[in-house]
Amino acid sequence: MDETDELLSIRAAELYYEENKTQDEIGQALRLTRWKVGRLLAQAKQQGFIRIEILHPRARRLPIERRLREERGLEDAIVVSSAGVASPDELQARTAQAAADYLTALRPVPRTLGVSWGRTLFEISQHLRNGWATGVNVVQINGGVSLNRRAGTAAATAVAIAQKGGGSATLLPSPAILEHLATKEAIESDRVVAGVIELARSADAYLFSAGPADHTSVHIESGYLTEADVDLLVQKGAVGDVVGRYIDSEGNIVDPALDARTVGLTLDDVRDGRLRIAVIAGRSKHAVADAVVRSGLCSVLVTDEATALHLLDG
Amino acid sequence: MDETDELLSIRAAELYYEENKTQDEIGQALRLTRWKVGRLLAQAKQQGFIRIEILHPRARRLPIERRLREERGLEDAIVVSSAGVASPDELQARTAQAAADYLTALRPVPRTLGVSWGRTLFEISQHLRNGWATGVNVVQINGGVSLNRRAGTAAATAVAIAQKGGGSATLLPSPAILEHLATKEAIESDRVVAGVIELARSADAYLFSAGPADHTSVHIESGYLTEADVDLLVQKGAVGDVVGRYIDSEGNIVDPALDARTVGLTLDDVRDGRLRIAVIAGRSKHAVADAVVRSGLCSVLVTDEATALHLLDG
DNA sequence: TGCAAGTCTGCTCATATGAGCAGGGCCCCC
DNA sequence: GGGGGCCCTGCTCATATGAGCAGACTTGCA
Repeated sequence: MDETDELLSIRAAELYYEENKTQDEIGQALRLTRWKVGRLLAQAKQQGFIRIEILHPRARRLPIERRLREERGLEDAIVVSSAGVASPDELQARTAQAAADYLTALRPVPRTLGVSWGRTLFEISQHLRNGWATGVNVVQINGGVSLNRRAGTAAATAVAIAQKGGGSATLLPSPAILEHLATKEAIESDRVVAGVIELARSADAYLFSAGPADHTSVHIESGYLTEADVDLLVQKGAVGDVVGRYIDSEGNIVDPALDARTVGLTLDDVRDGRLRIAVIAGRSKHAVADAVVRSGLCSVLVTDEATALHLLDG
Repeated sequence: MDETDELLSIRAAELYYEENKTQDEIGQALRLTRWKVGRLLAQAKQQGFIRIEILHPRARRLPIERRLREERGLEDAIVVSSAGVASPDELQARTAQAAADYLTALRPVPRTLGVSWGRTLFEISQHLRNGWATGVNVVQINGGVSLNRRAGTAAATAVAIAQKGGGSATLLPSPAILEHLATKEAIESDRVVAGVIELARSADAYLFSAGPADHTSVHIESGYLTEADVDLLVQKGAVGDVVGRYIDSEGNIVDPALDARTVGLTLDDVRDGRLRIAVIAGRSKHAVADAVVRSGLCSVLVTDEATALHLLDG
């Protein structure tokens, strides 16, 4: 396209998109045939001079979703738009909303839904509407009895999802990580705990998030790990955690000893699930999101635009 | 619009604008008639959920131009888009380019064009193409012999505009501001200088910018004023200068004594011009731009989007 | 200079879209 | 409970737009 045409295509675009003129009128104004105007507009679009954004908290980016499905082999992808987002919290809220929408629209409705816990899951539970499903039973897939004042959000999350979905919640009555391997083995051999884990293994779908490997981790907040523990994991290559288990950029367990003391489904258990919905958003989670997708931990990803583009760049 | 419709209109917009589906196809996907889809899309637009931007250095904002004409009584307005602008310099370049485009397209072509000088005018002269006009004579409308190393840009600007326009330049051989009133009067009574000013008064069009009243002023850079002088002017209400004369937010001369020592057309001379093109862009010039437009100093304004919106808000 | 290939132009025709209208349902007020 | 008015729906019809085609024009090369 020569420079004259480029300039004309911009003039035409102004009249077309900002002034709502018809191509015919534009033709008269610029002394061109209406066909030429149509071609100029097509060129302007094709060269990327025209940007159309949908500004709405619920807006999604379908072309990016398609690329994620096609290029990263996901069964499904939900990408919320970052257009007009002012803060990371808003992005998180949008993503949680999208996850709630996805669950609500899910067919067939899962009879049993395995869930993890954390800030993201809690927010999803808040965004779900009463009656989002009729009769969904929820089961926790990783340990979540918190050690401090925050106690209860893990349980509250599962219970809220279940109640709003007209079902009941089965909690996993265990800490996330135990200090000694023996304690962990003892807990897992407990009849109730073993039963919950068995139920979790048979869930129709899993819904989980991932946490970044940094000092903002819920594991630090909940008292399971210290900042130094996390620093050490990062040194060993950790990019974040999924269902309480720290992974490197390839999705492999970073610290097998720590992992052995972690209660709940193993990563292989998760990978065996048929429908595995990961909800991961925000700058700090780009690396984990990548690891989760790369290693096939999820079959469906709900995320934000920037994270999605990060996955596609790599 | 109820919430369901709002959400549907977003889904429809995604399919329409991002996936290029027809309204009919969208209707099938969302189980709506195609007329409903059309109405949802119209609502989405009308509610401002759809933003269409033209991303190009030469893109203009025609609706804002119209508002400036209608609400601020300008004969014409050129507003360059700030979409995708990375730095103030880029904005300045875009505006200068737009001014050059405007001059080039101007009909009837002015026989004599009166110009001021400064960074903006210099940049306009650089963006003009050889042969932008055939036979335009240029005359300086305010004093511009610089006192320091920067000497010559004032003259170079006028000469470049004239040469590229196939005409010649008449320079005003005088400093911008003189130390003593007597000297100024002596200079203005000089035959040559008086003749140039007379010629300037009779110009078909004026092209000028405005400077902010701060320490970045060209008057400081050129040595006509000290930083303290400018601070004092600001204290007296100055928002900036036009053809070397400092004005307040109403467009009135701030310091009559200083003004009397300033060589060139007076503000009233400028206001008597038929075609008065002001080129003013950038955050720091919002206040002067407002004063210039308010007080009728210009009949045509070339500016950037943010400045234009500032004028319309006030 | 002459020819071939590629590009651009203005058209015809099919399709997509928007304006405007009539019928039907809903709500509000009596 | 009845009537009037409002809004929403699905339609017809006019218009705007995009696909595709044939001829003209330019360009490169012999």
